[in-house]
Amino acid sequence: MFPTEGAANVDHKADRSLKFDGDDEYPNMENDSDNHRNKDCRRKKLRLSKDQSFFLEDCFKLHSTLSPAQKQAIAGQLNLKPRQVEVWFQNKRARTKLKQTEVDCEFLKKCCERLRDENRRLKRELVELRSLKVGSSSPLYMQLPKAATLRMCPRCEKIVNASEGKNAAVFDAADRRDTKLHWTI
DNA sequence: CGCGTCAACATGTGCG
DNA sequence: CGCACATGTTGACGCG
Repeated sequence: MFPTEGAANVDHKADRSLKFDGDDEYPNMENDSDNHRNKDCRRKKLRLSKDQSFFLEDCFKLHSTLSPAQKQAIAGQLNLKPRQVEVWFQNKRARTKLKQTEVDCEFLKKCCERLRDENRRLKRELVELRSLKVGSSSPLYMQLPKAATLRMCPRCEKIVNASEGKNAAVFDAADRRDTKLHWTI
């Protein structure tokens, strides 16, 4: 059910770096909410031991959310309150999501940069072609079509002409199916 | 449960 | 070296 049971069954009190000031209520912090509302006795912070942290990380890799039974089991294993385990998982989910958002943001910035470069290159190309048109009375010259509207899927980096009926429709459908991972630029 | 926030604690940095 | 201060990390809480 959980990673190597027993691995976290260590004397985490010995490893704890928190200065307890002789507070017997740690690590369980009974009445903590009362304490932290009382300005004379502000909440103190538990530091999980390395073993506790590793164990929780391993559990998180297996399940990012917990059933009540799982929560209870982990809490028992680590000598923590179920509420502490629950809070740890809530924070972990939020911070993992935040990191992923940052990664996605960086990726989109790079995509944007590439598209900007490509746009600049195409504009230069267009200017060159137009200058050829002006300087030429050649009968071989053909009217240039209007620039296509291109869209790119950032994951597979496939570029599709959005104005082309069939491909565009397929791409849009894929977009709608998998909006979490397939972005539309 | 996700999110925003607080607050304790850790770590880095600059200064005398 | 050690102190003050800034910044980062993370456990905890309250609200919607």
